[in-house]
Amino acid sequence: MSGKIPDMDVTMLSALAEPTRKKIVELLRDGPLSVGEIAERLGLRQPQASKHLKVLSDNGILEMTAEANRRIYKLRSEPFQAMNDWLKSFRGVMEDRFDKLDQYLRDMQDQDQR
Amino acid sequence: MSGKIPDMDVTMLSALAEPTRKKIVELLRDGPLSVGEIAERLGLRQPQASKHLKVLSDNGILEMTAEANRRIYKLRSEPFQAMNDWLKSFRGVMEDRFDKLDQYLRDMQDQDQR
DNA sequence: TTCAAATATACCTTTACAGGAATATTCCTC
DNA sequence: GAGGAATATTCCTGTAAAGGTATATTTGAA
Repeated sequence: MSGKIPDMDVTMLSALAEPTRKKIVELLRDGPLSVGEIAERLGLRQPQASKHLKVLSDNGILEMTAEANRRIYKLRSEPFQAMNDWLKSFRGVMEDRFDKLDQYLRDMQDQDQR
Repeated sequence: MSGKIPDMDVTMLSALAEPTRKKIVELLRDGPLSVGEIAERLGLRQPQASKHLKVLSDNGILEMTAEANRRIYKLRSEPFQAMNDWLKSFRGVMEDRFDKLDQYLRDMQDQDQR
């Protein structure tokens, strides 16, 4: 029932790795929405919307507020911060600064010669 | 056969949303490796390693270089840049809980990245 | 206290995919 | 060109998960 503590684990990625759920997240980027609004804007049947929202909530990506008989969903910040931190560890890759391939091949060649 | 053009689509996420593949990516963060080395370091059987590497390659996350009868895999930069760009669109969400100092420092850091 | 709206849940069916094991392919060395 | 090492591929099986449909639950209002 309660959302997981968000660190950059695979459950967060798998939650986002579903087309509809990614759309939901992108939709909520602009602000909180109710289940019905989400379903309508994305052309979903209500049960599927609820199911996807449950998955996202269970993985700590969304949080829910009850408003009368409506449930308002909004994004939590932590998972995105965690994802951002994780991505930072790939900064070297992103910047293409090292071409480690040459070095690697060199090492292999050295080993072969022993 | 050839890798897909990397934009932040769900296929990239689903490729990373598998525990072993995420480990492979994190392993290759430090430099290119051959199939055998990847399998050994992660305790995988060779066929499973090859299969995961194929998925990652098909989604444009890795690229391969043939060296004799070895295949060297390394990370491509584009998918991570795309993921980073996508994440930036959630900056409003991420910064929600930060005071202005943190926001300021973050902006400075982003400038450094150019 | 009954009705309708909004949402969640349960059950079923189908499909995608991961692992296991065997086999095919490629390339070097002798 | 035969053998072995490194890697890819194929086939099989089990399982997780997504959609469809029906139904349960909660809430406000008449």
